[in-house]
Amino acid sequence: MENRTKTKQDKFHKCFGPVFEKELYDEILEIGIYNDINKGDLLIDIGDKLTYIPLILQGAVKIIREDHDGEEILLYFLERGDTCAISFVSCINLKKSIFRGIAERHTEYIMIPITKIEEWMVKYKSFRRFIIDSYHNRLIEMAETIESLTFMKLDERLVKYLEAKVKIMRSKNLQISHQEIATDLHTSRVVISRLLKTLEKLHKIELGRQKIQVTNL
DNA sequence: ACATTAATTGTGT
DNA sequence: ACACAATTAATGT
Repeated sequence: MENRTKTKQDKFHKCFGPVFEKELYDEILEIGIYNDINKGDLLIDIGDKLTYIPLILQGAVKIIREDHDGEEILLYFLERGDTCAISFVSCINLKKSIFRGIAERHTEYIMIPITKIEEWMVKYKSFRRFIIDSYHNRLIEMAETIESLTFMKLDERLVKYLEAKVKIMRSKNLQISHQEIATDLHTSRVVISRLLKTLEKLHKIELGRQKIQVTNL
């Protein structure tokens, strides 16, 4: 128990220590609720009522938008030190979530109840900064996603996806099926299989069942 | 250890 | 896009 609290503080310090001023830092540690979820678990679903905002300490979350047919599109990933910026707005005006967030791997985070959000916005400059910066980052990432969707060919998008995945997983050894990639990139599994095969022939990756080794990307 | 089944991947049309 | 073959993992007997 002692140990668990320690690591939680350590991780929080590592990710957010320089970001928040002292009093806010202490207040978050006191009020925020620590939680963790496993790979594939849902952090937030479309239509969910937002009751808290997550500060991510460890791991990664995939943010997805779903259209009317239930087709999914990958928007961006959240990493440690990030937060779901969109959730701020939804929190403040009490709207429901328009995105879905799924854990890409084991993920730890601190939940801040919405009741504190507005209070801290007024009280702490570093908190306002944090939210604006984070919002800005999400906007940039989304713009990049739109750019890729519009201008890049699928093979380029796949390479970009693999690069992002390597970065987020902090490993060149990815455990993922072709189908999952296809769903993320909004295309069919067969196409992904073929493109991956060509990448393998170019010695950029090595393929195995449920795994992809990125060697020379 | 073996057989059966399901899931994943590879390829041709 | 569809169909099917080949391979591998999972499960039961």
